[in-house]
Amino acid sequence: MLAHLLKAATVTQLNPRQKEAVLYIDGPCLVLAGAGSGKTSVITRKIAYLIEQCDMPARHIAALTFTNKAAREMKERASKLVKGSASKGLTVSTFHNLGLNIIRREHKSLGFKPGFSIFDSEDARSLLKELMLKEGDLDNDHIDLVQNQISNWKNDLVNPARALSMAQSPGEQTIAIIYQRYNQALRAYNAVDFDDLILIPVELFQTNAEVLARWQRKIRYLLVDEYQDTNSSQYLLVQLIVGNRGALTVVGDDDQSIYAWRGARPENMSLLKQDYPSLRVIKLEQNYRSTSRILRVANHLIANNPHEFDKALWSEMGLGDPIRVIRCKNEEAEAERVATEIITQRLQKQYKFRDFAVLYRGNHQARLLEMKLQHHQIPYKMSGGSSFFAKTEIKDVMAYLRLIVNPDDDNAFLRIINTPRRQIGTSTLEALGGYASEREISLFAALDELGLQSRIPEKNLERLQRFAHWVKQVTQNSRGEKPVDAIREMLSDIDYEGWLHQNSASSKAAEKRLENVFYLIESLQKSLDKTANDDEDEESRIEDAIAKLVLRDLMERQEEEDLSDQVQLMTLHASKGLEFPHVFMVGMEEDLLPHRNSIEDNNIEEERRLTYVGITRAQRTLSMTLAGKRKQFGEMSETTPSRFLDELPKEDVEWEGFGEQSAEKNLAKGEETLSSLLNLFD
DNA sequence: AATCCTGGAGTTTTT
DNA sequence: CTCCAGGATT
Repeated sequence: MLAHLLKAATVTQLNPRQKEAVLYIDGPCLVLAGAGSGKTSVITRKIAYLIEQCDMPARHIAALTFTNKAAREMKERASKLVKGSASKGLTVSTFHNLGLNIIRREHKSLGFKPGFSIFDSEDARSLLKELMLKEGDLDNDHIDLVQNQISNWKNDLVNPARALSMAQSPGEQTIAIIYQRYNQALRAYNAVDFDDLILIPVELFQTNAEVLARWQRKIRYLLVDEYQDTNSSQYLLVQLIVGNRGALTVVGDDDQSIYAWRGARPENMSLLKQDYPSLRVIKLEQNYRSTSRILRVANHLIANNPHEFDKALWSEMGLGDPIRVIRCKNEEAEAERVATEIITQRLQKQYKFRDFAVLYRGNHQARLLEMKLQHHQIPYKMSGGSSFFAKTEIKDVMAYLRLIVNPDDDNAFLRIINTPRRQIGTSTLEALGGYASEREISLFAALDELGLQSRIPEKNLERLQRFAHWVKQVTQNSRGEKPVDAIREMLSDIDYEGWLHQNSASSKAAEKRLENVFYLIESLQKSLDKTANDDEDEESRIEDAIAKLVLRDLMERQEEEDLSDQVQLMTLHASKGLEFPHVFMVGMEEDLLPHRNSIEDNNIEEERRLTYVGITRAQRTLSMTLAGKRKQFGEMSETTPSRFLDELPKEDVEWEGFGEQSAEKNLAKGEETLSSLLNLFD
């Protein structure tokens, strides 16, 4: 009886398709979840269903997402759905976090010392730079290219040896050799990069059946969110964990795949059908977000892309207003128009500022918008921008933390050896570096060696060794009862506060930076408190907490800003997954959307999906704007309206600024294409 | 170490 | 044009 009631509670408020997706557990399941179709509900309900109706303990269920934010939200929603503490032990994490856990647990057999570092892209870049400079055969400009290539190889499970054997040109050969050196260097530093967090577990599972079996026993049901964004190694990780059990539900939307440029393989969706012939495909087409008009426009646009799975969104939210396409004189008029639209609509219709979002293709487009919004005193919030972890003070403190848990982390060592100043110059460091690489040990380890005496003047050596001694002391303290206190003490030892004051533009700026540091330390404390109860291996708690900091996990953003009433400004990419009552899409022009580079690379389909994502963010109204003339690279030039405007259903669109008569004619006949209209009037 | 100069590019970004 | 990185200059 109780079970029956619970079942009812789990499955109510779901539509038939959603219900089917939740209840189907007899085999692999692909949920094609259109925008706004309640995909998170399906995942969280399914988790609840598995726990409560299928008696599957929460600790045997894992759900994977791409961002920490998504993981946090999903975990919260799932635990609310599940009665009592039954959701305890549930894994909801990012791919990278799961990978980190696997490497941590298996670090011995993988040959890593505990406390291994995670190199972020900047660390990786500076390492590559060093390697390439030593090599001498590649020029500095190629660093990005090399970094990208290595990342692509890692995402495609190509190891250095294979990269070398597959190289088509001397250039590729050189990169493959650098790739090999790079991996060796990471090993020497007891470090992994972001891509390794997926790749290493995959390689481990492929070569060690026993370990794989252990993890398969741990994870008995796997759910994957935003499946269209997985890359090859991520999909392989999923396949390995699932094995032949078919205990897999993936949720995704091929029409919202906008990250192919960073390795996502949307074809993983159709691949799934081949790899799991018994795959059940369930489409969620009812949308709970937008008006029919908006969905009609979105469907019509995306129909221009080839489709493996057909899908058409519909909703019961009413027809709604037509989509407006507004052509302005120039980019300034465009930004001005957006600002005045927001002001008048807010006054006339009692909307809040927060009901509006302005979406654009590239960050630079935000500049003018910001100016105009400021001018009209419209409060706005720009998401994106420089991240917390890019700030120098945070990078500095992180480097200290990393060196404490991993003394072999040369990158961290070099970052802080003279921050604050310790009067250790480049020549000293070069001598140390030379010695360390001869002996194939880390810089920090080299400091213990007597052989240094002949290489480095006594005074400088003394300074280095004083530093080393101090670091060891701090390390020891951090293993004590109160690791975070040890960290605080460390910062006061080096008078980091004084250093910040010395190196900030104003004392106000210094305060702000100090606040950031405190926030970081607080997060560390929180994380340690949280894991204190969990029965994890105790020794590695501080290491784990620091590793998670690098992955930006455990940074619980304060919600205060979200409550305030501000217009939302963001890129189309950043808008994925969000929704707003009233959306403006600006810069609907050829070369901007679709972007020029995408036109050149013949990548129109992804740009169309990006447009689709933008359209489907809108709940009530959608306005698109474009500038007739735009300043680019210094000079004003005529623009061409985006081809995507031609692909909108004419009966759902109101045109403005394309010439009065033509607008009427167009509305009446609904036949002419936009470009033919423009030809008439230009 | 701080500042100036020059040249080249000019999308999207999370972990 | 405008912003960066990197190198050269002070």
